[in-house]
Amino acid sequence: MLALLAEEPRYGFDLVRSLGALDGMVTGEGTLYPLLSRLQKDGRVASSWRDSDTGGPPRKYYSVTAKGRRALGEFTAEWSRFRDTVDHILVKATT
Amino acid sequence: MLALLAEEPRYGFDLVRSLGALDGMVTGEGTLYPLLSRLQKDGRVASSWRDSDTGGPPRKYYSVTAKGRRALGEFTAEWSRFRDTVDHILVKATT
DNA sequence: GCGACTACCACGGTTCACAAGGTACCTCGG
DNA sequence: CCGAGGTACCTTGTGAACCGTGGTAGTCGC
Repeated sequence: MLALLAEEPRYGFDLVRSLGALDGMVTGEGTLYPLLSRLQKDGRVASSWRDSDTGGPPRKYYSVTAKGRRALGEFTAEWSRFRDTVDHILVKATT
Repeated sequence: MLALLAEEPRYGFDLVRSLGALDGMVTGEGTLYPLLSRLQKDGRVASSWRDSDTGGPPRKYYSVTAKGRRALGEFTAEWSRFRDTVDHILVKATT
């Protein structure tokens, strides 16, 4: 989530569609909107309303805060270690 | 879990210690024992009691069933795709 | 007998994913 | 003008899972 928003600010409905196109990712508005709310409550993202440029209701754009960027950095390091551990176990299992 | 047991049959307490030594893995008996129970209930692992060779109470050894091996294969494929997706998003985020 | 270690398991709180349902804005065809 | 359909937000309820805590019981050494 933070990584997607770090590329560029996005609004919720757009994220739902983007994630739906990806593999094995969180899907559904019922998962995503609460997640965004939690991130904002914890100060990792900020939001601002912007009118739609294609008609339709206004959009709530989320962007990553400094704290969010820090959290993303920590997660990236943790993910890297976790990924290697899992890979290692799986390789050994199929040997 | 299945990957660890696929290497060789193990008992619960041993798995707790092994996972504790690994990075970012599930820790604690309160997590592991229910997990093993679920796996057995779903037929992915089988268990058998064996007396300890170093003294102490008997041990419940778990081993992977054919169904478990199939599940492990499916997970490995899914994990591979998931891992690549996450890696890709994280790399783009830091660019 | 008793403390320390090994080994199993159950219980309960909290958190979360997800499906389903709800509100509201806009556009377009008839 | 009005209703259908797309866009976009959010809430609620259910079920599942993690994990801390505590409980039971076996063996060994002193």
